[in-house]
Order: sequence, then structure tokens, then C-alpha cells
Amino acid sequence: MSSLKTLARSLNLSITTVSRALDDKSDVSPTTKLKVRDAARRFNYQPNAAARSLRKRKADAVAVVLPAGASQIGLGALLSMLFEASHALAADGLDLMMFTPPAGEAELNTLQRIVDGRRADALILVRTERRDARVDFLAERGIPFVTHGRTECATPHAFIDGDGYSGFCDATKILAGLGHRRIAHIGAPSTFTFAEHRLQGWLAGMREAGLPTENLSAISTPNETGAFAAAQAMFQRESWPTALLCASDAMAIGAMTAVKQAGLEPGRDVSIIGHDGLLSGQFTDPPLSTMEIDADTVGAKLAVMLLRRLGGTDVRDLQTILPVRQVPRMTHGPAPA
Amino acid sequence: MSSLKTLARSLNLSITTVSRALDDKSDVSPTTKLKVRDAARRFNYQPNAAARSLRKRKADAVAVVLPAGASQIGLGALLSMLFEASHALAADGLDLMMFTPPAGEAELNTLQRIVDGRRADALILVRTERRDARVDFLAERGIPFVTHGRTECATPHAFIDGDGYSGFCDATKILAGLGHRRIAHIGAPSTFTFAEHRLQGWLAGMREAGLPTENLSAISTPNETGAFAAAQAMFQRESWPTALLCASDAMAIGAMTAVKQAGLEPGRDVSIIGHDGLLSGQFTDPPLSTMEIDADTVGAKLAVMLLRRLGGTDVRDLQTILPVRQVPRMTHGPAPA
DNA sequence: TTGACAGTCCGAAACGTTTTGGGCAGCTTG
DNA sequence: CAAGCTGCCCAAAACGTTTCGGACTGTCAA
Repeated sequence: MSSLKTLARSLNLSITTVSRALDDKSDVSPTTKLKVRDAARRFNYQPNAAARSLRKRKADAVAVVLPAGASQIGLGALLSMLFEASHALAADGLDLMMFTPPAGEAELNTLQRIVDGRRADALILVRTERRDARVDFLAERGIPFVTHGRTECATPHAFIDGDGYSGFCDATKILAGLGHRRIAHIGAPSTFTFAEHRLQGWLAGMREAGLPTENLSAISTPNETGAFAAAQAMFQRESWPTALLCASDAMAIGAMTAVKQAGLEPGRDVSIIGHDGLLSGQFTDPPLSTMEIDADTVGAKLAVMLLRRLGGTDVRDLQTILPVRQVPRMTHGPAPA
Repeated sequence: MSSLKTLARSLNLSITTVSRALDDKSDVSPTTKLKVRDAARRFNYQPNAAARSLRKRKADAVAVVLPAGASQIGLGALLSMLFEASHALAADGLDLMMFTPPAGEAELNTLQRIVDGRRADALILVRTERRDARVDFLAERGIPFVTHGRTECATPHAFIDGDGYSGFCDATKILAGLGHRRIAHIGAPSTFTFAEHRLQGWLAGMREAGLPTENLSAISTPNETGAFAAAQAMFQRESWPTALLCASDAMAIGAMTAVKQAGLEPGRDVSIIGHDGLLSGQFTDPPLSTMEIDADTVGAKLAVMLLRRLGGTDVRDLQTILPVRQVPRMTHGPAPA
């Protein structure tokens, strides 16, 4: 609508001066600044984003590509984290833009469009996988990024992650301490880093407690439906587990339904513990025992890390693992006699 | 990284020809096109988004500003709709960008930055309110947009919406037909259009069934916690409702917890019906009766409407109200004796 | 009186595209 | 052979910013 040219003409000033006035540069007189700012407000002036980022060679934006099947795998928690991050980024004048990869297109292509098309100055990667091609790609391009979740990629990178390993190890030992011996684990596909960590945590806990893990491990799609099916299969066998550790709350909720359908009572006959501290876990029957990252501002922390990365901090100094805290509710208790 | 200039130099061609070759224009020889495309691939050429949209005077992007408290009010369903929409938009070369309004900043400001800064060619508005300042703003600016949900704004605009009125009216009559007389409604704040429609649908159903509505209506924040509190209050009174119509599934789940805590059995002592057809509703105990929009592709429909709007179709021809279908599960049944 | 200097302002170039309006060969057609 | 046409290519302008390198006034000190 209105450009610097419009403003300049209406004020009998040069484009240069208007631009510098709006940028509060020192070589513009205070009175001129006032007049310019006033006119800008009257004209609803808003700098053209394209022109600005073309000239400044930066987009003043951070991008995140939401994983394709995101609506399947509970995106709610992820999203509130991104909201937080966006607020912290806004303080530095950075917009957070979320992209959704077109149906046919690989997520990597979307990433390439963003990176090589210079649409963003930095990226946030969510839902990392152990071998994550996105990390390799971004590292090769040399664009700053922070991942939410670790990877096993060769090149070190900035990340923030919860200590799922310890969380699941602790939970396992708590259950063992309650007398459980057959503690099962329903995990997400182990291509996801978080899934692998939680699995390993469970394995470690079992080992420390001196318990066998044979036939006590299952993998399912990380949502209610998948875990429901996995749990159902477990409870059709002759000797079922007395405790169930699920990689996420959504999965725990699905598993709980299967437990009930098998005629067993969650919290008494079968203990169930999830992960995420989801709000909806407070409203299951009985309320779901779970664990969650012991920090109320993961998103903000992530944003700060990204800003420091943009400021040149070495990636090796930007690797945060946050403790995981147990949130006991009603779905776990002593092993049945 | 690599620009048209780089490519042109490496091929001994002009920038013009390279640009036109990549655009598959007819005045470039087939062999040249091949060579250019090959080089572009080798160089990982990706047009600079800023330069392109500056020159073309369009951003090839559609923006949506996610409502501030979105993580509170179930964003999951919304998001999967937006995913769908993005896929349909991608077919026309449009990116879907989601923005989150910075903490302090009003949502309208973010909108202004996007619109006046020319960051998007069109907008999607979600979670409409009855008097929605965003609609007025966009209408005044003359930028194409489609809202998800109706408004009561004076200027007509393109929208897609579910027929919440009929859905709730139908559900009410179904419950009345099952012998219920005290059918309560827990609604969301009636500034939200969807909340008002659902409330009015319930009122109409009660009227048609000849039932009184006094003391049977409550308003709460549209999540589990809010509806839990609202329902709890209802069941502390001497004569409680035998049926509960909740404005959303999340609210129904919260209400169900309150019902159980009051020592009543959902589906037998108290019927509960929600709205949204959420996946998690299949995993409550008992599974939640609900209703949902009778179309599997609301997002895609929305995208098509937006594309037609961009193509110049009149807004009056772009107003879709989709039927709502009842999804009976186990939380409703005959009124208790 | 001169030179330096601060305080204001501005012209022009640049960012990387797309698009306009040609130009130059080589053919075909009359 | 001239005129017209087709096929291929290109220079230059434009999009709206930011920024570099001055330029012009006055003021102050020497």
C-alpha cells in the first residue's frame, strides 16, 4: 500500500531520510523523526518484508517445518512449546513461521526451499530421528539451527532435550520397588530418538532391578490407537505384564483402554505410566501417572539457544538436557499379589 | 548461495535466458532449457524468495495467525485441518505459513505486519468470534481471506463452518427422545461464534421438546479444566441434570470426570455428548458420544475456497455450511428412572 | 578569514528476481 | 531479391528497501 516513496513525497523528504528516521538513526533531526513517525502511522506504513529482506540479506524469521503426520502424533505439546519459543524470538524481532510440507513433497525439499530460498535465518527442527537427514542437510548448508531432541548424527549440533533415559529408568525402578516383576514397555518406532532413549532407559532400569525383559517390549505408532492395539496383544497372552511403561501419554491412554477391556483395573491390577504431562492425562479414569520435563519453559530456552547460535556461540556450548520429573497420579501402585 | 547470476555466468547465458528457461517459457530452445535445468540442479539453485516476491508483487504464500491461547483450547483438530489446507494450496504453488503473535502484541498487530508488509497474498482466519475485529481489518484492507467459522460482521466474507446449531439441536432432541428432561449445556464463551451457535442449537432443541432451560446452562473456558469445574458446580446442586451437552470433546471429557467424581455413571446416570469427533474421545471410559462435521476434508475445502477467492469469485458464493453428523458412542442412553 | 566540525539531509547503488521490448540470424514466401 | 516470419537470445528497468559516500549549512576556534 504505502511505501517509503509515498511517505517521502508527502513529507518533502528523501527516501533515505524517511528510512533513517524510522530506524531512529542519529543523523536525522528529532523534529523530522517525529514528523516521519507520525506520517508512517497515519499511512499505516509497514515496510515491505520482501524488499527489506532482499536488501538486508536476512529474513528476520525463524522457520520450523512441522512433521508430515503431525496431527497423528500428538502435536499439541509441541505446539505450545513453539508458541513459547516464538514469544522469546519476537523480543529480538524474529518471526516464527511454521511450514507444512506439501503432501507429495519430502520434508527435505521443503527445507531446501526455505534454506536456499533464504526464507529464514535459522531453523528449528522438531521430532528428531536418530539418523536425521534434516540435520545433515542443515549442517552442510551452514545455517544456524536448534533441534528439539537429540540425534546420532556425526556433526555436533545445538539441541534441547529431556532426559528420557533417566526418566524411564527411574520409573522402571519405582515400579520394581513396588514389587512389579513383569514391567512392559510400549515404545514408539525407534527411528525417533526420543523413543530409543526411553526404551534404553526402561532396559537399564530392568537390568538394575535384575528383571528379564523378554516378551515385554512392543513398538507401536505413537498415538492412542497404536498403543491400544499393542497393549491388547500383550493382554491376550497367558502371562501379562503387571506394569506398562508407555513412551507417551497418548499411548498410555490407548493402552489403558486395552487394559480395561481385558477386565483389569488400571492402578490396581496393572500399573501404567506415560510421559509428557499432558493436560488430558489429568482427566482419564483414573488420572494417568506420568512424567514430564522439569522445566516450565522449554520453548523459551530453545529460543534463547537459537539466538545465541545466531550470535555465534559454538554448537557444543548449546546442548541442553533437561531433567525429567515423575508426576505420580493414580494409575500406578503396588504389584498385585 | 547460488543466484541467477551465478548460473548465467557458468553457462555463458544472460540472466534473462536462465530465468526464462527455468520458467519453461517458449522462447528458449529445448537444449538450452535442458542445460539450464541441469545446472540449476547441480548448483542447488532455489530462487530467492524475497527477490521474487518483491518483483512479482506477490508472496505466493497464505498466512494464518494462530490464536494466542491456542495451546489451551484444543488446537489439534484445527491443525490437522490446516495441514490438509496446506496440501491443497501447495498444488497451486502457495505456501501455508503459520504465525504466532508475540506475547505482548495484539493479534491484530501481527495481522497488520503480515498484510501491510505484504508477507502473504491471502489469509486464513481461525477461531472466529462473533464480533471479529480481524475480519473488519482484512475486509478494509481488501486482501482475500477465508474464515473457519462464521462471524456476525457487517461485511460479508468467505467462510466455511459446521452447522453447530443443527448438530446441537438434533442432539438435544435425541436426548429428549430418550426421556431426558433436564438436559444441560456447558458452552464456551459466547464471544466465539461456534459457542453461540451450539448454545442456540441446544436452546432450540429444548424449546421444540417443550423443556425448560433454567439453571441448565453454564459457560466455561473451552478445555477439560473449565468444563470440569462447571460440571462439578452443576452436580453439587440438589437436582442435577441427567444429560450434558458440551461444546467440545475436550470439555465433555472434563465434564465426564466431574460426573464420575459425583459418584454417577456416564451413559447410565448421566448422558454426555461432545462435539469434534476427537480421536481421544474413542479412548475415554466409556467412549465419548459426540458429533462431527460430516466432511472428511474441511481443510481442503477451505483451501479451494481460498483459491477461488484469489481467482476473483465473489465472497457471497464462498460461504459453506457443512452438516454435522451425530457419532453415538457409549456416553449417552435412556434417561434414568 | 579560514578550517574544522557537527548537524542534517540526499543521490545512487545494490540486493536477485521478472518482464518489457527489442535484436539478430536464418528461413520461407511471393 | 525483398519482405516477413520464426526461433532464440539479451539489456535494461523495475520492485521497495538499506546503506555508502558525499553535500550543504551554520558554528566555533584558531
